[in-house]
Amino acid sequence: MTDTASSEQALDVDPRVERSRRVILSAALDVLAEVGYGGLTIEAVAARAGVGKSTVYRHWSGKLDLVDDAICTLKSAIFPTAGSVRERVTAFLGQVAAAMANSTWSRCLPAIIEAAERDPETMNIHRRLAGERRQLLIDLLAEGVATGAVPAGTDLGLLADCLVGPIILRRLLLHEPVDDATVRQLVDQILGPASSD
Amino acid sequence: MTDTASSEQALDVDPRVERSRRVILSAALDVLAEVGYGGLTIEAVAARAGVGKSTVYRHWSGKLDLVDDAICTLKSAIFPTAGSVRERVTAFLGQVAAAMANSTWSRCLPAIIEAAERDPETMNIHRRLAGERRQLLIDLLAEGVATGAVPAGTDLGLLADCLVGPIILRRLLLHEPVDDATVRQLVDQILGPASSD
DNA sequence: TCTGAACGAAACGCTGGCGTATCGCTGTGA
DNA sequence: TCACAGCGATACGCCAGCGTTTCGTTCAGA
Repeated sequence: MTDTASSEQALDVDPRVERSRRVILSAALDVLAEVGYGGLTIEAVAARAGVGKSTVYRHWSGKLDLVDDAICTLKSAIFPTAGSVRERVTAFLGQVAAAMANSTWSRCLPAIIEAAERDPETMNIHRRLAGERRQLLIDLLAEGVATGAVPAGTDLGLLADCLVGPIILRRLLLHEPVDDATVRQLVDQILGPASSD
Repeated sequence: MTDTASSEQALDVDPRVERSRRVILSAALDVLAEVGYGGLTIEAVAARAGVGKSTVYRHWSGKLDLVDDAICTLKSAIFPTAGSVRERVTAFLGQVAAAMANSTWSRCLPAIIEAAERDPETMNIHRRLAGERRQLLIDLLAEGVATGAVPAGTDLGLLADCLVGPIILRRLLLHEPVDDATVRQLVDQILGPASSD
């Protein structure tokens, strides 16, 4: 723990500071998921974290600063798998769909979108995080071009959006989940029917 | 909650009432677009509408009631066009993309998503409105099945989501617009390359 | 014409969150 | 061992928005 933590924040060595930051950021995500960005208050975050609100103000200047930091702690929970490119794309989308159904990220997503709409800095953070996840899929699809699973000359960014977009749409607009069968159907639709190798 | 059957109220009421409702609902959408759901206050809506806040409370029970009603006034701005099914699908998506770039609906969308996430009634309203727009495209695609432009046996709901999803994703997650060239590229990707019939 | 409903403005008490300051306690690191 | 930084708690004045009420004016419609 000490070794791994020192690599991330060598300056904040006082474990009390590290602990405060950790529980407050976690509480901030909880509150964000529950009441949204507009409903989030410093007092609620402090109460949820079990700290005094002076401790929150000791580390962040205010709500926007805290939320921006909290959003950055939302790491991608997508793990690489084995198999053909097609199998890995399917697994990737399955993980996205599962995360949409139940994850801190999904619960915070409406609040993040709202916050990003109101503040340019938050938008940049969100755009960067979304772009990083997207790039994982694009890289995978590029590998598919090499193996012939994806036609050469395809716009891989657009292709990635065609794969992920429907899942996002169903989560945010239609408010319905995407199950594994639908994911497979989706891959068939976008990448063409499965070959029989 | 006030007048359930008043979505298209043509019945004669006091013109002062009709006028108040109209300017207040319009102001509510403006405020919603500007500060989001959490930031919307009755006082701001009243001030924007140029009415006393007692007039707002005279017609709605509170913020949630008002916002629900305001959302319902957001009608689809998609107009039917002529041409082949493929041309009409392209035109449809072009209108969706244009609306995403600049429309009251797009500006309110993050706030609506946020509100729908917090209140079941709002979610139902949003789901219904989104479903109605989606059905327009599904009907168009069904026509495409009849003419052979869309393969029989395709899940038209999923196909529609594959067409619209990328536009939504780019608006809400990547924060970048979709131009006409990309729309055409998208149609090529989903419906296959253009035939020459 | 005349009655009453709808209106705008303003004031009401109230609540809750703001950001700051102070205090005594505790754990850290030299 | 010990000085001190970080801590929780609490209280502060402040203000925005809440939802209600009152009141004088305006305008619709019988």
